[in-house]
Amino acid sequence: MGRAPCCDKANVKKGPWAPEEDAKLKAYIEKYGTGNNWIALPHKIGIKRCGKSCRLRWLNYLRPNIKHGGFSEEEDNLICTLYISIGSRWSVIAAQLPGRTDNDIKNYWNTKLKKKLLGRRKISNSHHLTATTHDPKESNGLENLCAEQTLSNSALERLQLHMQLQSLQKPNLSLYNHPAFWPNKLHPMQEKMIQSLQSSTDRLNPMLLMQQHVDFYEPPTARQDCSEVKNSKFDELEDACNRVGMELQTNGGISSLSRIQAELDDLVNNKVSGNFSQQEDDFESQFDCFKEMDGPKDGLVWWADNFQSKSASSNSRDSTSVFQSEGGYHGHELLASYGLQ
DNA sequence: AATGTAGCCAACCGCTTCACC
DNA sequence: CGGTGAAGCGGTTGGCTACAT
Repeated sequence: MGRAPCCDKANVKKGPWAPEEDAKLKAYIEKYGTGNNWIALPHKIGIKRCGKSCRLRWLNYLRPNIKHGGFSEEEDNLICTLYISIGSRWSVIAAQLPGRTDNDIKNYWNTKLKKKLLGRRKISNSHHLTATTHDPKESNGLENLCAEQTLSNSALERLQLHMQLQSLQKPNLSLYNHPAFWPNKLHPMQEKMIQSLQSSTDRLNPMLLMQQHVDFYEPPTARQDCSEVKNSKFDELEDACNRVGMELQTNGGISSLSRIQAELDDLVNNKVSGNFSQQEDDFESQFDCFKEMDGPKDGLVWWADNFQSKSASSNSRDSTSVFQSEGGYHGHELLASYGLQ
């Protein structure tokens, strides 16, 4: 037997709210508050709406100091940074952006920001890893194999974003930016971009870096066998990402970002390339280390610096032989570059 | 002008978490 | 301590609009 509905579905109105309904709800809550009982609220007010619907309308639209649209560069950066760190925990992200609702941020991410950062092809590829293969046999085989893949789109996107950022921080080491995979002739803006990487100002702006990268660089395609995907490692990585989310919720606020970014960076650089259990054991002590590194430095600044310094000590993952340049960026490259293949 | 397509966003659905009894 | 119901949350849908064909 299923759970009882929260309201009488036959007697509640659905769809867009009328101005009169908005006015009634707003006036009542401003005068009496919600009374901590959304279910009873519509009856008290005299509107035929579900309590959940009232709550949503209030939180996303009627509540004072709500901002709609017009996201600033700073907000873009923060959303991007938090998404890479904790994934689609929109309520947590919204808590860092005064006046923004989780629904608004979610819509903004799904309709604009994600495309802005990843580009259309990459997004479709991240959802359908085999989309650009032209061989039907190969395509079917890969689709079947990839269907078994357990990494969530969210986690894959986060890895992809992280890698883009990372590759821009250390172009000499990253597969993604390895000259062997570049087009014969660089776009003038690519050259400019590379120059800008030397600039500390640009290095502090992940949004700008990723934007430039997405706009002017067409990465190569990998054609590899998905059967080599090591699902367990993905699961562990995803779990770790989730732990980061918990950490943010527990300690709260932007001040935690530096440690969070450090952990993610650590995951990508070390954990995925082997030694998972060893790294797992050291998890807590590493966190202590990052705590000490916190200080007057702004979180994002520290993150950028940390990327730079870590890049110097990380090993190059040269997988040139497994790539074939056909255009289009695939999850396979992520796997390879993270040492999963 | 008619039709199709894509983008956007408000709202809904259903699962999970939390608080109370 | 387990059951129950409300709140919270994230994914998804539906409808409107703008633009392309």
